[in-house]
Amino acid sequence: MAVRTSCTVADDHCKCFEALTEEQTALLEKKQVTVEYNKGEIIAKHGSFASHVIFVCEGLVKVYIEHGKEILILKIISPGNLIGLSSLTEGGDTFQYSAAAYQRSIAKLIDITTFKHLIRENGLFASRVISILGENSNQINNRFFCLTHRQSYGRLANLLLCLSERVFKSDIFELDLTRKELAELAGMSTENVIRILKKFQEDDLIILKGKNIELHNIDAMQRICDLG
Amino acid sequence: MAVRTSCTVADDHCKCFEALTEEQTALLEKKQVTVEYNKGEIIAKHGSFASHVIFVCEGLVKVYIEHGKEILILKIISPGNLIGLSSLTEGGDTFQYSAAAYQRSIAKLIDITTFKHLIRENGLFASRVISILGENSNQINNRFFCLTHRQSYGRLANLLLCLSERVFKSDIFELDLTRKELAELAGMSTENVIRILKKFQEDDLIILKGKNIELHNIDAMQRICDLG
DNA sequence: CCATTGTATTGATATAGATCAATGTTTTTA
DNA sequence: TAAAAACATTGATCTATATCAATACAATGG
Repeated sequence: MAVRTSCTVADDHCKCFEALTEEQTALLEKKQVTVEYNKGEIIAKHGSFASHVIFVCEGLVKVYIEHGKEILILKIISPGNLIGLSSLTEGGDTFQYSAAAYQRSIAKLIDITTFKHLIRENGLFASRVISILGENSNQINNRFFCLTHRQSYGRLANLLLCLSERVFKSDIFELDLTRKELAELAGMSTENVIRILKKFQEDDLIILKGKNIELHNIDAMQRICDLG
Repeated sequence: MAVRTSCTVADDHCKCFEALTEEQTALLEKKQVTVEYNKGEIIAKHGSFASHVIFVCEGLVKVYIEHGKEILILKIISPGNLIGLSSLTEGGDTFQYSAAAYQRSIAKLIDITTFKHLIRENGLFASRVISILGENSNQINNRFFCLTHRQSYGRLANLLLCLSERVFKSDIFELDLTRKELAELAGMSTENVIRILKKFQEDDLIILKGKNIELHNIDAMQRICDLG
């Protein structure tokens, strides 16, 4: 089972841009701006007017929905991915979710009208965008399943595997996420994250060194992820 | 908040077909078959080869993912909606979820190659399909939020409102769903559904008459849905 | 460099909701 | 139409996690 897609999507979103002609690429270049965001800054706000889609070039971003004080993280976006494709609907052009930078990040804001125009004009581009939307849908379904059908140990194991494989691409990674952020991602309380990490360490599944985390027994972790 | 979109999507999926030329429509007609399904029958199977997208003409269908014995219902599909758009990815053409008929249903199976061809050929069609994918994504996010952030009363209230407004389009409806099916939809145990329905009736929020259910106080139900 | 604020950790307690068990009621089927 | 199977209901437990509380530690800013 494609468990490891549950916290983030594959980073081949750029593929859609390969479908553009030189002329179209040039047009798109003109119709985008590059913006830098500091840690914690809001990149897109749920409900606000979506005048652009967002291409993340550097950094790490969370995409989430919020109702009042409650938030639900939908996915982590690493460089090479697009945000805001689901706002490409005919009618209401508002962001269906918020996005915020986990760390210093750079993004290109691409004019949505131009983007839509290219979809109409270039069938291959459109079909690549549809492909990306399908992958996004797949990712969110996996995450949905994980957060509703796995208990806390399984959810945290899943998150660690996903971070390792998809986001940091290493068994050892400097975790610049706080326990609170991990808790949000795994859908549990901060205290619970701490207790479970401690248990994982006791069981030799991980090695914690300050902000560093090393996955020490991927197979066992995978088993917890699948069953717990 | 668009709470009532959480169990199903708007039924204007057909809009995409309006974008086709007469010639393209004729082509599509040739490349589809109409199939009738009995109650409980599988319409699409998670993981199987997706040779077609499915347009539901009549009946009521559930879309769900399954891992072993565990299932998660993603949405209810009523007539006028498409299933399987997220399989329109470039590479792996397998169904990302299963679909089964709640009751006798009729569906058109549209050849996926033709569908993809039309996306490439007709930009307006492509953009309508993208629009639908965006709505789907919105629906699943709402459902995701509801199932993870609301307690049982809120989830069941949400489901009843959604069924009433989106699926049956009436305050009174013959509920041809079992308590077990309601439980699956609201993400809780059957026993809990029964207890909560009983409580709702005691509080004059609904009137239960056998398989019939009448929403008696929509505003109060909405409040439970928003806060519970 | 001290004060303030946010983060991490640990233990104790509370609770929503699952699970189990037993019984009654429909629906299906043979 | 009788038997079997599936569904509905009710009450009694049990448990995974949240929540609360208290303390230690780290980071940040004036």
